[in-house]
Amino acid sequence: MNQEEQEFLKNYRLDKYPRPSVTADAAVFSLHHEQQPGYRREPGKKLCILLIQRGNPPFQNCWALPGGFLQPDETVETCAARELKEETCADVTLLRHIGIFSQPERDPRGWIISNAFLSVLSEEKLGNMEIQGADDAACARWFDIELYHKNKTEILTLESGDLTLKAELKKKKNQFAMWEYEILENGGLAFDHAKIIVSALTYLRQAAEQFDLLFDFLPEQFTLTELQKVQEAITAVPALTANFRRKISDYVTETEKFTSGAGHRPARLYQRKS
Amino acid sequence: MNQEEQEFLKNYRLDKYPRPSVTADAAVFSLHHEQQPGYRREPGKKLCILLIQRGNPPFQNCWALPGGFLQPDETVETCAARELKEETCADVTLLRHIGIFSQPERDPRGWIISNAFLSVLSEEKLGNMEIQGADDAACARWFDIELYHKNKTEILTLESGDLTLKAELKKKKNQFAMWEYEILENGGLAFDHAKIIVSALTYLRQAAEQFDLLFDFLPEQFTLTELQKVQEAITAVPALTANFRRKISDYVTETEKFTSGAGHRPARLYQRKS
DNA sequence: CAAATAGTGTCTCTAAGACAATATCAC
DNA sequence: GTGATATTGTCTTAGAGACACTATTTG
Repeated sequence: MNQEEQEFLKNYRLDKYPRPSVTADAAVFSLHHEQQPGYRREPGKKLCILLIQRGNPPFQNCWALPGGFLQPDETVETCAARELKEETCADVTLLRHIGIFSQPERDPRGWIISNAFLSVLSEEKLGNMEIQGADDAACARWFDIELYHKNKTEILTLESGDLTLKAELKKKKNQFAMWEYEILENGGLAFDHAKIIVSALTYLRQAAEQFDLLFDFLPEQFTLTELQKVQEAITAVPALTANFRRKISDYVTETEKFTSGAGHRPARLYQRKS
Repeated sequence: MNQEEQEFLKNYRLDKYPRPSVTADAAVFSLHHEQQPGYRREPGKKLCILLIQRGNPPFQNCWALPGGFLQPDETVETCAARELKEETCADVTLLRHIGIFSQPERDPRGWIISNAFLSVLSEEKLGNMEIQGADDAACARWFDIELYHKNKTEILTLESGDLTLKAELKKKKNQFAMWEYEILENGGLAFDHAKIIVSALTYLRQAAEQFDLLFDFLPEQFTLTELQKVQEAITAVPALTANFRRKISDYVTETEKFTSGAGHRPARLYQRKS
């Protein structure tokens, strides 16, 4: 870089123009067991998502995705990971960028644009983790999540104990031929987070159909049946065992270990193939 | 919203914390003809991308993607469209968000994060359009684009007349299991735009394989051969005519019109199926 | 007719879907 | 043996790939 350029940069004022605040928000998914009737029935798995209850306005007491403001020394990815660490004590090892939400009026506090991320916590990590309320968060909870469409409307249902949130959205193309959601009913969710959650779940479903992101829900070693249940919990579409096993075989390697003591035939444990 | 919330919002100061500048940069692709020897040979199609030459530091005289700073009344999408309109006079009707590039040191002017978009201009529009240099841009040109890998390195070649830019990158996973590029040699491109261009082309190729984004390169009515040539120009993989036609048939509808006067059998014109 | 592009028919092979059958444990 | 889950075999069908063949124009 020459003298002239250095001079130029020294006099360059970025704060001459208005700048937005930038956040990273994460849709963190995991699975939880569901007790089944019958003494040696396998417990079912349900997909769930982590939400925090806002302690401050705007949207006080509404439920929102964990997230926070971007700091000068980090990327949006490290920001998402840091905020999750602060709010849930979980070390995130997987992030996917879902989209950017930048409608000028999306946040009543002012000009704030949000980077949406998808993340996954294994059941293992979920067990060890302590969910805490911190910063803006009064408390944090896992919600069972369901999504289906009915009369051209997407219905998102979130359940945690006796609490149920139900949001309705419409999917449409914007002027640039990009798919977008419009919120018809936010169902107790803060900001435009209903959009982000639906976008993230749609992304996750598509990934899971292609056997991507499945392994991140499980410990390092797992049975093929567990893997199949993960896919079924995410996509809400049952698969035929024989076919699932044929297709997954390219992505896994056998170990010499087996499950035991479950009251039925032991299952071989597998690992993810590099 | 109650009294208390209104009070809270009135006292809320977003400018208490540092904020980044945000830009939208667009990789605009199109096709151009390539003259063939032989008196009634069809001209070949080549994929090309629009770059501008920077008129100011930093990276003065280097080539960059068109783009600019986000303004308070717009989304990142409308920002990308506005900047393209200003710099190329083209009305963009298609955008896809490719990713966000937020490494703190990516721009020597300071903390600037970039939203990368992909866009497509049809040959038609390309013909009508006037490319102008404006703002930071000394001039704008279309570059033929090629990308291939060799020894685990991605080689990006951009050619416009006698000018050739050649960048080298390495693809790897970051700590969050996201694919990322590292620039080994930027080949005369500004900032981290080599990364953005490769990301955009990779996205475009994947879309084109699935018959997505092909139609946007062509006028409303087209022949199936033209459509096939578009796909081949993008993916750099030749297809067998009979198979291509079988697969594309779900996405197009026949018209009653035909080409004529080309020195060979006329071809039926098709339209995109809604 | 020659040269060029347009368009169709069909054989093969692979992969997906459906479903049946067998295996192995704890009690 | 019973009840549960684990695992494999195989028939059928749909689709991708390869390639040969026919059709129609202008000069």
